Amino acid sequence: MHDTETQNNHAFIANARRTQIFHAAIRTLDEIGYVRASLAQIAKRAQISTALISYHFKDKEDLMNYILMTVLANTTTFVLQHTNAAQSARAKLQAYIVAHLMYQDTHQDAYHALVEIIFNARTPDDVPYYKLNNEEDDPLRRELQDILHHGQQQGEFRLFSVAVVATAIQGAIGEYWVNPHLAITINAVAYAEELVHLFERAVLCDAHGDQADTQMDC
Amino acid sequence: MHDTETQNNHAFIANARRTQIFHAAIRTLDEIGYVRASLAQIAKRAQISTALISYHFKDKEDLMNYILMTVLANTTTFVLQHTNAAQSARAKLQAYIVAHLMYQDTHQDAYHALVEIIFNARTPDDVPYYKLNNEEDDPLRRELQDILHHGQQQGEFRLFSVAVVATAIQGAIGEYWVNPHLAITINAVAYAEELVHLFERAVLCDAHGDQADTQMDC
Amino acid sequence: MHDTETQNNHAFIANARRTQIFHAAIRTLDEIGYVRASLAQIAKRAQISTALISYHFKDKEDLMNYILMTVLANTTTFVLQHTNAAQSARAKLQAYIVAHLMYQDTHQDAYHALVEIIFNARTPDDVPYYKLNNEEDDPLRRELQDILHHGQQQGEFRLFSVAVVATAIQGAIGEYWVNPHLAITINAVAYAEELVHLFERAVLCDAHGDQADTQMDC
Amino acid sequence: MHDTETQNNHAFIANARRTQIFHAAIRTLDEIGYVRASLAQIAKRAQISTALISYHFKDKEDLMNYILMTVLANTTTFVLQHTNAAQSARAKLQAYIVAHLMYQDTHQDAYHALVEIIFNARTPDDVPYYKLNNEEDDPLRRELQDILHHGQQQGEFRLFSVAVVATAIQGAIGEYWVNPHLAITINAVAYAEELVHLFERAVLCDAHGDQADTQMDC
DNA sequence: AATGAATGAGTTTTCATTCAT
DNA sequence: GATGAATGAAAACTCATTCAT
Repeated sequence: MHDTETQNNHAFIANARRTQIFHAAIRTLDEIGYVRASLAQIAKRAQISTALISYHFKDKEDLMNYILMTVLANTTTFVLQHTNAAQSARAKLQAYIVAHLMYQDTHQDAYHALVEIIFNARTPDDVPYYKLNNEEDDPLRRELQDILHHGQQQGEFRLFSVAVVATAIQGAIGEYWVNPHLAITINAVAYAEELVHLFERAVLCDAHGDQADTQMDC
Repeated sequence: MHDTETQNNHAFIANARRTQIFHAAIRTLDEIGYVRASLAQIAKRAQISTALISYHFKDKEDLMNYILMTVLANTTTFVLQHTNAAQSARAKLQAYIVAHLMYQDTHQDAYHALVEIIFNARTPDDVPYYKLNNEEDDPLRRELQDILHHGQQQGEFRLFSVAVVATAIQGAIGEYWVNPHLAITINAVAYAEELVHLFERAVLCDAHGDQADTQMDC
Repeated sequence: MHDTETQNNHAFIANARRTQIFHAAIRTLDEIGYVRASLAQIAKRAQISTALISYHFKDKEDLMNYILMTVLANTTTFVLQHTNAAQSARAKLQAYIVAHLMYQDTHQDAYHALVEIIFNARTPDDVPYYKLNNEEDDPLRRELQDILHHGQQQGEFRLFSVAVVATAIQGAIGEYWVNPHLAITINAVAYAEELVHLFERAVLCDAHGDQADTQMDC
Repeated sequence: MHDTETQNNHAFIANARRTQIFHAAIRTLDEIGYVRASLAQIAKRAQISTALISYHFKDKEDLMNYILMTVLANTTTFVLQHTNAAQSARAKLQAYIVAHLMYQDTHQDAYHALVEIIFNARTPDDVPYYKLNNEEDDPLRRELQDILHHGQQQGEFRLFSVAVVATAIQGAIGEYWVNPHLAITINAVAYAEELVHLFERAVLCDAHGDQADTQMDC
C-alpha cells in the first residue's frame, strides 16, 4: 500500500515535470527553431536546470520524439473524433480537412514545433524524420486513405489513385500555415472550406456542385 | 590585355571553387541534414580546408543563401520555360505542375538541400525562412497565381480563391517527395499527371473531362 | 536551514573557482601578455577546462573586467588606508606615493596584469581602456586630487594646476616598474622616498627642505 | 650603370611601399588597437593585399619593429634638435620637456601606435617591449640623463638620483595623453610649461623662482 | 612587384551530458 | 527529485603565412 502510494506519487510528479518540459520545449521550438533550441534554452523557459531535463528524458532525441509523438497523437485523436462522427465518405472527407486545419489553428505553437522537429530531426543513421511518414505508422494518413477508399467503394467518389489524392490533400492542408500572407487574408476555417470545395469537385463522381447524384463518370 | 586575362582566370578559378563548394554543400545537406552540416563536413566532402569556404563565402549564412537562391533560380528558369511555351491557361497549369515535379525529380539532392535550408534557416531576428515565402519575392508562386488569374479572366477556369488554389497546388507538389513509399509505387511523372487531372477537375469550368465547352458553372 | 547551508556551500565553491581562475589569469597575463593570454592558456595554468572558465565568467571580456576591477579595488583600499591615517596634506601625499609603490612592489604580477589589460582591452566601440581613466570613476585619482586641493586650501601647498601635478605624480609612480634597470639599482621604497622629496620640493610653499615655515611664495 | 639604375628604381619602389604600409599600420593601430590590428586590416587601409605586406616585411613582428624604431628615431631627432640648440642645463631640460610633448601632440596617431606596440609586443621569449626600455638603447633616455648629470656638475641642479628624476620626468610626460579629460582642459604646450615649472622647482638649486643664483642648497 | 588562392593552427563559445551532493 | 559543477567535443571564424602565377 504504502509502496504503491509512494510509487503513484512519484509517477505523478514525474509526469507533471515531463508535461512542464514538454510545453517549455514547444515554446522554445516555436520561438527560436530547432537548431538553436538547446537544452539550456528549454530549461530557461521551464525555469529548471538543464540537468533535470536529462533526468526525465534519456536524450535530447528522446525529448524530441516525445514531443513529436504526443502532438501527433493529440492531433490524431481530435481529427478521428470528427471523422468518426460523420457518416458518408464525403462528410468524412470534409470533417477530416476542417478538423485538421482547426486543430492546427488552435494549437499553432505545437504545430510549429512539430514541423521544426519533423524537418530537422534525423535517425542515428541520418534518415530524416519527414521520410518516415508512411501509412503503417501514421494513423492520420491511414484514416485519410480509408476515407477515400471507402468513398470509391460506396460509389461516392470517382476512381483515382488514393495515394496521390491523399498526398495532395495532406500537402494542401500543411501548406496553409507556411504562407503567412495567406493567413492574413483568409483564416483557417475559410481556407478549410475552400479546400473542401476544391477537393469535392476533384473526387466526387459528378462535379456539378451539390446535386451530384448521377454517377456516369464513376 | 594581360591584366584582363589574369582577371578572367582568377574569376574562373573563383567561380569553379564556389561551384565545387556549392555541390559539396548540397551533398552534405542531403546526406546528414542542416543541423549537422558543419563547414567541416562540407569541406571534407569538397576535399578542401574549412578556411577555404570562409574565403569564398563571407558566412555560413552567406553560403546557405547562395545555395537557396541558386537552386530557386534554376527551378524557376526551368519551370517558366515550360509555362511560357504553353498557350492556354489549362496548358500552362499542366506545364507548371509537370515541369515542377520533373525538375525536383531530376535534381533530388538539390531539392532536398533546399528543403533543409528553408525549414531550418532563420533570419537574425529568428524569422524562419519558410515564412518569408510570398508572392512578391517568389516568381514561381507569382507565375502560378498569374496562370490561375488569367484562366479565370479567359473563362477557362471557374471562380475560386486564387490564393487558396495556388497554395493547394504548391502543397500537393511539394508533398510528393516527402512520402518515400509513394515514390516507390508511382514515379514523379505519373504523380504529376494524376495531379494535373485532379486539379483540372477542380478548376475547369465544366468538369466533364475534355469536352468542356459550355460554361454554365463559370 | 539545510537549503541555506547548501546555498552557502555552492556560493563558496563558486567563489573559490573564480578566485582560482583570477589568479591563473593574472599569472598568464604576466607571463605571456594579453595578446597570447587565451582562455586555453589560462585554463592550462588553472588546470581546469576552458569550458569551466566560460561557466564562471560570461565572456573573456567579463573575466578581464573582473580582474581589472578587483586589482584596482584592492590597490585603492590599500592606498586609502594609508592616506586616511595621515593628517596633513604633506603627510597624505607622502603616504599616497609610498603606499602606491609598495602595493605595486608586493603585487607585481597583479600590477603587470593590470597594465596588460588597461593597455590592450578596448570597449566594443574600440575605445582603449586607458582612455577611460578619469576622476569620476577612479577613486585613486580623486584622492590624489583631493589631497592636492586640500593642501592648497590649508596653505601647505603653493598654487599650481592640480590636474597637471596629479598627472605628473601618477606618471612618475607608474613609470617605476617600466624601467627594469632602475628596479635593479633602487628598490621601490627608496624610489618612493626620492619621489616624495622631489614632489615636496615642487609643491610645498617653501622649498628649503623641512624648515619651511615662511610662506612668501604661497 | 643600367644595373645600378634598376637597383635604385627597385629600392625606390620598395621604399615607397614600406612607407605606405608604415602609415597604414599606424592608422590601424590607432584606430582598432594592437590586438585587432591584423595584416588584413592594415592591408585594407593601405588598399593592397596582405601578401604584399609579407613581401616587404619578413614578419608581423618585423613590421611592428620597423614602426617602433622609425617613430622612436623621428621623436629622438626632433627632441635632440631642440635640446642641442639650448645652452644651459636648465634650458636643455625645458627644451626636452616641451619638444617631447610637442612632438607627441603633432604626431598623435604615431604616438598612439607606439604605445600600442610597446605595451603589447613581446620578444620571442615573452619579454614585454616596455621592459626593454633602458639607457643604453634609448638615446632619448640617455639625453635626459645627460642633461640632468651635466646640470649637477655645472652647479645648476641640486644633487638627486638622476635615474629617479629622469624616470619621473618621462612618466610625467607620457602620462599626459593617457588622460583624455586633462587634454580637454589643458593643451600639450600649456601642460609642458606647467611641467617645466614643476620640475625646475624640484631640481634647481634654489627654488625661489627665477632669481635663483645662490646655491646654498646645492 | 604584386596578388589571389589556399591552409593549419588557434581563437572564443556553446552544447549535451555526467556526477556528487 | 533536483541542481550546480564540470568537461570533451565540436562549432564558426580569423589569422599570418606561403606559393604559383
